[in-house]
Amino acid sequence: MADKGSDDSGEAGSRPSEGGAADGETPKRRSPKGQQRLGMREIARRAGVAPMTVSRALADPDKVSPETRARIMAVVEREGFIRNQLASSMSSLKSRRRIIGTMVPPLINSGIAEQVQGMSDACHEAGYQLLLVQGDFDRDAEDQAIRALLGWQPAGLILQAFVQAPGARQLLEDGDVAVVEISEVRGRDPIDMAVGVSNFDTAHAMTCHLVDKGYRRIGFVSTPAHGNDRLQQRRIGYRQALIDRGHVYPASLEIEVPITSAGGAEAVSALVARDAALDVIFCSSDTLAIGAVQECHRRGWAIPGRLAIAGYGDVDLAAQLYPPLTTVRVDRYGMGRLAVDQLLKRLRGEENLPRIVPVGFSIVDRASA
Amino acid sequence: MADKGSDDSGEAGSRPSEGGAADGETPKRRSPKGQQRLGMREIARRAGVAPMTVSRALADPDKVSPETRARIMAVVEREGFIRNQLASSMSSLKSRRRIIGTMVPPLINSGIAEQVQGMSDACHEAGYQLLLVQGDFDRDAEDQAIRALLGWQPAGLILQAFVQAPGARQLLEDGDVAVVEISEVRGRDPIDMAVGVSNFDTAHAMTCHLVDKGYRRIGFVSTPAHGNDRLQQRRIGYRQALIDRGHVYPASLEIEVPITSAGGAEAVSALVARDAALDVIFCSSDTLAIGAVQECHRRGWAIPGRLAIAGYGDVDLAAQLYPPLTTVRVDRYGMGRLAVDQLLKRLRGEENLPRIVPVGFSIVDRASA
DNA sequence: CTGTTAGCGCGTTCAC
DNA sequence: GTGAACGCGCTAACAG
Repeated sequence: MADKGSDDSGEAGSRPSEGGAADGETPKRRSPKGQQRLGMREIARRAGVAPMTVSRALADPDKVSPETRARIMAVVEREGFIRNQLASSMSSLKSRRRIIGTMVPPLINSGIAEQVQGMSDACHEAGYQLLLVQGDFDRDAEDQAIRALLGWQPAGLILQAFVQAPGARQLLEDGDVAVVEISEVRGRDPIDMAVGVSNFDTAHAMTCHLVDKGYRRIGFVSTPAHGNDRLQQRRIGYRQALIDRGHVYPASLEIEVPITSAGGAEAVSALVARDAALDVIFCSSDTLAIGAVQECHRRGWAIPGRLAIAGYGDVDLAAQLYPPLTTVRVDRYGMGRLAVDQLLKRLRGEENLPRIVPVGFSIVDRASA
Repeated sequence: MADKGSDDSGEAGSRPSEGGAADGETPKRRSPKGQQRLGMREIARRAGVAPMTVSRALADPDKVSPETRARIMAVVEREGFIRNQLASSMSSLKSRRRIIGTMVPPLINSGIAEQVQGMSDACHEAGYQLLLVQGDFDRDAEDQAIRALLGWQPAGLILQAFVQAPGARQLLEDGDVAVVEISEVRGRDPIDMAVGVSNFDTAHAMTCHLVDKGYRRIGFVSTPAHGNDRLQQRRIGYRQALIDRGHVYPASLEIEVPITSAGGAEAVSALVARDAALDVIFCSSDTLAIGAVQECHRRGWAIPGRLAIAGYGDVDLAAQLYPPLTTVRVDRYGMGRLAVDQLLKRLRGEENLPRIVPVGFSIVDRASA
């Protein structure tokens, strides 16, 4: 490797006594120059025009004569000019906001990650930037996060789950930002617009599917549903399906476990202890289901012979698992994109937008159940 | 001249009816008209002070007298004032930037998601917001993404992988934003600072570990390494370990497959076809390893009896898999946090920051190999 | 402790 | 087709 140890000797004269900085192996230090990038004014000066003309050449090229434009663009390229979005957004507050704020649960949920990816892609295609706040929110933190987002004057907000904090809700209802909530779409009133599946419907459909395949004792595992619409709806959907199919609803076959694959394993142990005749376990997430499958392997149980397992989410691994996982597929990536699309429609001023945009789903029937 | 003196309100001292109510409870029923949020000027007027005083009360409460502060805060609360961060950042360009931009590969990689979570948490604890650009970048897209980020005048940038696009690199070297690259830390020269593991070391360690456990024919699977430092380093580490341990380096036992668990399954088939005596397969990601394990189940092969599998990453599932996965553990969440910490140190002007901050790793020895 | 002045860098508006 | 003035909302720097 070329170690051009002499590369600073060129201007050796100006080097005081920095040498002893104990680095020894880092030949190059970062110069503290911090050269400020040029502003539009300076670009204009170098192109021999007024700043306004530069602005136009960038925003609306047709309104500038070809020669002027060429001259300007040449300087822009040469100097690597990047327009200051802060100033840009400031000067015309309504029309040039270019930020979409979003608040999401922990990304470790692969579904959330896909969704964020969808939002991100759609945002960038439309020239917006995504300001991300991510965390496990209680009402206060949620409120604070929304305020933090609003401070950046976003064109819109995409919120995962309906806003709980009353203060924040009020703020959003009064304010002039577009809001899309991505969540359970059943039985709630969105602040502005909502995109999502009916978790009730998905769980109902899967449970019916299992009943129709001949399973009789159907367990249901979820992570803690308290304060979580989506999980609650899934549970209700499960219960309703049992009732609709003429099964007695066995409360003892429901269980809550931590949100890890270890939780899925735990659920298997707990549920079979409660009911040795258990047929199948419907897990409210693939992570749980995968954990449950591993537990069956550990016990040497055939799947679905001894115990069948169904999941929710259709993560990448679901299809590759042994045995392949029967699960509920929701297009999370598409949901993310759709949320952004709705937001953009509102920003464009389109009328008669639906307040609720349902997203489809499907039951993926594989070997595990 | 300021018009406030002649105006109606506050200083009249005798606040007719609402003042008398000892209840500080202002039942915040705002008029149902969707109103624009108020600016600082308006808050100041209602509190009977100058805008600057409001600014100070918010930014540096000690510099305002307790009574004034109380009066201001009351109005701020009542009106739900949120400071315009755009304007704030504009007015003092060096000191009040509050955005950290980041560019990351697809979040579907659970490692990346964890890392982003670490960055996000650390950012918010320090009062910064995370501006996220996410995608599968070629050089041009990368360049464009970085420019987009820079337009928001971020205090710093955290970039996943070293910047390839020469234009962007130049921009960052000249500019005054702090930059942390999260990546392979071996043999590269960071723009400013770098945080990461030596992928060479990790792969070398795992390969040695396998050799030391008695495996003789060691396959290596990775996703396409072209243009990907980290994967290349892992491969070289694998090769070097074999040489260091006195094994002949068998090029035929290396393979590249797509970045899915299906790829892992494919690798098993391909490699055993090449060498029926294959002992173990070292997969450059857990996703691949998990796919490989499933393929073994499908074939009814004992793990590690017939074929052992090792992974890289220690995803949540790795420990729960059947059999539990031997893998390389890197603390991605911590890496994300660390990257932000380094950035903040630079922003605080700390001296003698190391240009390269290595992150530790460990070999997690479980049952699969 | 508090207020006043002057701009941050750009875009809108209107004049040329 | 181009330019000059003004203002977006906030804060550094200096009065008082």
